[in-house]
Amino acid sequence: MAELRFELQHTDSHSAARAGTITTDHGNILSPIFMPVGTVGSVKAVTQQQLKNDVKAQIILGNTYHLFLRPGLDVLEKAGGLHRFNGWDKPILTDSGGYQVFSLANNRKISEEGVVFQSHIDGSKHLFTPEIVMDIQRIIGGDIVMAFDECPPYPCEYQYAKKSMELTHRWLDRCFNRKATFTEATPGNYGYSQTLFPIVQGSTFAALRKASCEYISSKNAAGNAIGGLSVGEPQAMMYEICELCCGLLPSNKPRYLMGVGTPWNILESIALGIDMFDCVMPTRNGRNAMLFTSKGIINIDNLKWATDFSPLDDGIDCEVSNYYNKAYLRHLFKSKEFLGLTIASVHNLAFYLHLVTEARKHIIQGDFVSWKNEQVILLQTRL
RNA sequence: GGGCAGGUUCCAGAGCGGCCAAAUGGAGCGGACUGUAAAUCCGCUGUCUUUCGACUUCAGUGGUUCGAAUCCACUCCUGCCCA
Repeated sequence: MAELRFELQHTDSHSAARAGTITTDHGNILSPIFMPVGTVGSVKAVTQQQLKNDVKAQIILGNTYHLFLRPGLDVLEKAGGLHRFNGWDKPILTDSGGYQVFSLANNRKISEEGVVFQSHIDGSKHLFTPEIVMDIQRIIGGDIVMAFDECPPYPCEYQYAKKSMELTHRWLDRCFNRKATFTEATPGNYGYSQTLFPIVQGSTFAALRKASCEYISSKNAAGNAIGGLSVGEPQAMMYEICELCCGLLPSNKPRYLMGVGTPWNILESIALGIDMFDCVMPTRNGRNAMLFTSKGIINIDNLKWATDFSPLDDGIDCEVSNYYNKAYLRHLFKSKEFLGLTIASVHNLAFYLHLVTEARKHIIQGDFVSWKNEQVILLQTRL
């Protein structure tokens, strides 16, 4: 049982990109890394075997809010934690429910103490405080657990963003305090280490982001996250804030940009110094017929693919992407066959993992920036 | 041969004198989706036009009427029933 560690293998001399290794009790993660989102303990439409063998995922996400509602803490604790419950024996990161403060804005009420959510499942009300969220994540058993924060919307008034950030900071103290009370005897101790990542907020205001980075850095956590981005702001603004934060957060700790993003967002953010990403895009958009490929974007629903029998993507090392052809996948989507959802999700995730693996390779090779610039254009091409 | 029920825009199916280019569903086409209330959501789907709008449609033909998908006559089809 050892606290999460981060070791830098290489830092790019032409950008802030770096290649590293994150070590957890459930194995190592090579960075930069993309983490598939498995909100309810399941990466939608994808089996754990596919995640391991085809996607080559190194770490996946779970969500505190969703897992708390279902299956509930009693089941998770009896199972011995989420790893034992869903059979994923590699690292897991759990989000705190902070994003649900944003996405379920119509069904929650924020106060100093915490957030009362009205369940989207049955309407029942549940109080989430920083302490309760830490307790829940303790029982879920993620290797990395996130601080409970408020993810404010965009656009956001300066005064609101400031108050929100300050609240997130106070909540952060409470998260750390609560975690410090955990001992091997408390429920949810499964014999491995859990690491708390704090989250930078401050909306799109440089002064607030700076203050938040300084506060978050002072916690000296084993890893740090940037939240509150990719909530509707222009891409340029996201990159700007991301660059600012990367410059202020410790360089010897992994930096996690929460909820991002498109393939090109990821490459640009790697160049700014981000090490970890997660996003629902490859799975959700995959289920909605959008394929990210090494040659550009495909809407597999489009008529133009009806008789295109070429592989989904022969530019990546994934059997699913190489094996199935476009016309067949289009047919599956048109026929609303479940298999289509799986193939698209597996492919997109495999592509995302391929992308960050390539990025890592080019960082180490020393030609990351030129490769990245080329890819950013290519990957946005609509095929 | 007789009786009854029908023929509506890609399909199914509303409409039964003006508010009808015609409900609704499906299919088709296009788009959106960034720490997942999403196998979801939003457009378009007669022709022309950027908009306003104009024009041509509800089996066919001919009527009635200021006005017809809607009423009348005949014709042609379809289904069911009786001989």
